[in-house]
Amino acid sequence: MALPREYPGQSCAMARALEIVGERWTLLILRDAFFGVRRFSDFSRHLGVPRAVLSERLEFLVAEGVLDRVPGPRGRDEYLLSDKGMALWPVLRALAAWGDVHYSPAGPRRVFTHAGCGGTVTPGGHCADCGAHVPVGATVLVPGPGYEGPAEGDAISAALAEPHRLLEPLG
Amino acid sequence: MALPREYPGQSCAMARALEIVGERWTLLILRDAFFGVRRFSDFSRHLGVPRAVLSERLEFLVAEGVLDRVPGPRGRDEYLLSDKGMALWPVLRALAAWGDVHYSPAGPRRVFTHAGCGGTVTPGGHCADCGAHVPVGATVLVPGPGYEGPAEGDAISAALAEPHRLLEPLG
DNA sequence: AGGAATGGTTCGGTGAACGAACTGTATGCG
DNA sequence: CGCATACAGTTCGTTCACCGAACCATTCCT
Repeated sequence: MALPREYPGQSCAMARALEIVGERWTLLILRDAFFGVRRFSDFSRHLGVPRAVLSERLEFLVAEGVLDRVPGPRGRDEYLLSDKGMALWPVLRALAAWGDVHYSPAGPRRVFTHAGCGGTVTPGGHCADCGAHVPVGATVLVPGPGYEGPAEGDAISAALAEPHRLLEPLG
Repeated sequence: MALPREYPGQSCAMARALEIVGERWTLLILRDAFFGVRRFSDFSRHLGVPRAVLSERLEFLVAEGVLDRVPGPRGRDEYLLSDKGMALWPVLRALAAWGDVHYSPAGPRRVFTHAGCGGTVTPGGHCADCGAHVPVGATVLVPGPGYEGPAEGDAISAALAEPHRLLEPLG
């Protein structure tokens, strides 16, 4: 594979990680996977990514063991985060925190809260109320002060307007 | 700007962050900036990025306030991380941690340690020895068990083989 | 059986990345 | 001073990945 996603000459772990998840759309696909999106056309509709690109990214992430492709209801396969994929949650949480601080003047659009006590999750992944570390499965996504209603009219965006526990399927 | 870096229809803070730092090479440029690289040709030599791309990325990051362009010795400008840029450190640290766990079978090539006490910095940014939060300026990069010597023969790679405090200039 | 939804693949056009060459300025050296 | 080298980019032709629209096969619903 010539040089589409690779960073030749970089022996750093960061470069290796970016070769896996650094391509355009990949981290947004994984974000949606954390939010509970599992099916091809749900990714497609919610992200607006060209279907050929989505197909290639999903296949690559499955090959790398970041996603698992498992049979779902009615014979339809679903794409689920593996343990390796879930381990990327701190990356996405840190990225969201940075974006919120620097590009959300009206406050965060979405806030992560601790399912146990309802406290806000800090950028470092701890509960601001009880201090405990909040694993991704105990994280609840709720609309924040900067939330402005679904930009798109699709069912995925509508479902994300409601409080929702990460990793659980939407709808 | 049509659609090179943008993710249309995505109102999420993560998508906004990726529009700034999600393009190819950008996070590696910032990684080098954390490691102490400051000058155009040092970035160019160490990364192997096409010079036109490097020029465009640096200009964009300065325009976004992630880097500051300041006059350096002998009339040469230098690119330094702003506070906004330094706030991206948790993202890169999380990415490096993920890459180390999943793509460094011989152990991490580089380890982050706490300048105060020498303890290892956890993926969450705390010192494993004293428990304190380790700010980026108090982080020291040392070669880890998986280190294999500089892949490239340039002076930057050689300088990174020695323990080195982040943000301080190399050499 | 007919129509819609799903999960893709195929294809032509466009824009970004690539690598090599080139420009202009500044510094170092004999 | 004259020359070589380093630096900080810019320019340019080629290649490649992304884009959007159209197409196809299978399954589900009525």
